[in-house]
Amino acid sequence: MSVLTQMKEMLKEQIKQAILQAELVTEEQIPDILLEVPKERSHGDWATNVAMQLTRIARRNPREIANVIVEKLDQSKAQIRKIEIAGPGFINFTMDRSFLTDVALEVHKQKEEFGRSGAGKGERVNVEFVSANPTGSLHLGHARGAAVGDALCNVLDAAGYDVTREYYINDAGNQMNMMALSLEARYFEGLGMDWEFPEDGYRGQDMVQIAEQIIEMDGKKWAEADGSERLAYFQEVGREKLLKKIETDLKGFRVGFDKWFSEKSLYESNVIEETLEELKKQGYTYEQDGALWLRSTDFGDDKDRVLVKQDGSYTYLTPDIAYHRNKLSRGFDRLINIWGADHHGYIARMKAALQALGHPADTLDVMIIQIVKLFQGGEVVKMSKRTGKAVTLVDLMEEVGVDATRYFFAMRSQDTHLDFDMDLAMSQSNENPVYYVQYAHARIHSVFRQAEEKGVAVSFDPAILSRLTEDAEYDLLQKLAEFPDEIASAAEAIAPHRVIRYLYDLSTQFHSYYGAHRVVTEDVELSQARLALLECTAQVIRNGLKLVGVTAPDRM
RNA sequence: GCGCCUAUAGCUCAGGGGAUAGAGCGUUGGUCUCCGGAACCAAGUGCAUAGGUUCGAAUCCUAUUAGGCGCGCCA
Repeated sequence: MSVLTQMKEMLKEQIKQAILQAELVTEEQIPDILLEVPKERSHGDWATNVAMQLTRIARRNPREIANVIVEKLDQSKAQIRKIEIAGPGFINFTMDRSFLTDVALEVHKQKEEFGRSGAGKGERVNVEFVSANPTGSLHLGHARGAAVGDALCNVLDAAGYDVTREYYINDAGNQMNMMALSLEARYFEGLGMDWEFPEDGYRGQDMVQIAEQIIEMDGKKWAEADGSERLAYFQEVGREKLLKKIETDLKGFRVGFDKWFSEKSLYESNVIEETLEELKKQGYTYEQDGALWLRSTDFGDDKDRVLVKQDGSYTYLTPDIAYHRNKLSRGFDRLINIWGADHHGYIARMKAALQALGHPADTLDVMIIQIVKLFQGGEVVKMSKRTGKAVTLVDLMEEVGVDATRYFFAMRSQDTHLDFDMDLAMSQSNENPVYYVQYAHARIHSVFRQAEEKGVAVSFDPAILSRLTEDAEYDLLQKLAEFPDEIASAAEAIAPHRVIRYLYDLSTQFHSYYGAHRVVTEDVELSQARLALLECTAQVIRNGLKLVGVTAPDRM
């Protein structure tokens, strides 16, 4: 338990004892006591609203209750310097904050581990994200999904969940046939032969390149081959090459997966049949118009859904249910899917299917990634300048850079439409929020270089650390101490963007402190203590940026 | 028509039931004999509308309005 948590727990316990001594309510009636940092400096270090919460149960007005609590509170036990009752009935505590210097020792000891906690209790979570069809390049929406998904996984991992990152490869549907047909057309074009391009074919450059590679490998061989053999081969080659490209691009974006799960593999075993049997056994299916239906309306879906079509083939839903069943059979306590905005209508039926299989509705969380609009020069950018096609992840990485792209995606809540301002993301100036945080880190290292030149070394000796007595120093230490809780709550809320918010706030506090206080001065001990504070700040910035996949340079 | 998401400052967005609603960009003014001015300090303007729950609502609930997306035996 961190020093900050210890202090808070101690104070909470004292408040609880005071409430009991005052005989306001019984022990069971006491709500969870909340201690929060007031926005207003003058309101002290921590405040509790417990008096207001007790009004109804104790049937007295909140200020009166607050008075009684304060009267009974043993102030000596919790390092309280001052207590005030304010506003509608807040109890504000001003603490002796010297204990906060221990935070520096914690950060120094834990280094890159600082921030991690056991909040998730090792719960096994499967996060499925990106999952783009192997039919082309990753576009803007995938890029956002990748950035948010990876950040979420890192946050969950740091918060003590057991995370598996998974990519579902849709390699079994019609789109794969279309991909093969597109490749076939490009192949014949590449050989200089006439071939009609399929109407709904994939027109990306990838197809042309892969066709060229096939020609390089096999020459005209496939032009003479049997049509179905040719298509089967093209499908296989296209799948492999496109997946490889996706994997490489994602790696360049600092996103990796633990498992790549092939939809086709479901067809190769009999898990889809098993799943259908189970749904039938549970009584949630029926036959109508020659098709097999899932009674998803039993679980709140708009309409029932077809599982097996008239022609005997499956809809997209059916193997997907089998896939989710498979995930759960692998022992995950919880599934999180990150889907594009256009799939939100799909959530209800998937949850219905899982419930039909006997799983609670909240086993599955679906995060919807809203659409991204790219802006440049105040105009919406629809096409890549380089290729003339839709803007891809690679375009973003090349033009904007990985750090800025990941920061921009991770800094927004995923369920809002995002305007991505390329000018802002690319500007190497104070306008760019990425640099603000990175600059704080680089600036600290600059101070280290300065200190080294003057022969002043950092020290974590408690006696030296006790020289930190400024309010701004305590504030900074407290902010650092809050980092693990911040990660844990971001994980619980499935809201990775909170980490960025935290880092931004921390950087603001640092820059402000830096402006007001000189670190390296004639006073050697004070300098050593301040260097320690800065080292901890840099460590936390580094740890936090790592969670969102952004580097923390020592110089910029 | 039905469903989901969204509505907060001129613009882009935070806001985890609490006190005087916050950042960035833009605008205006200030801070360098000194550790990096990619910084700091300050000014300025706002919770779509109407009800409800609560001691207390930007936050939870309902209705309305506006915008986005989705409503296939496609994937």
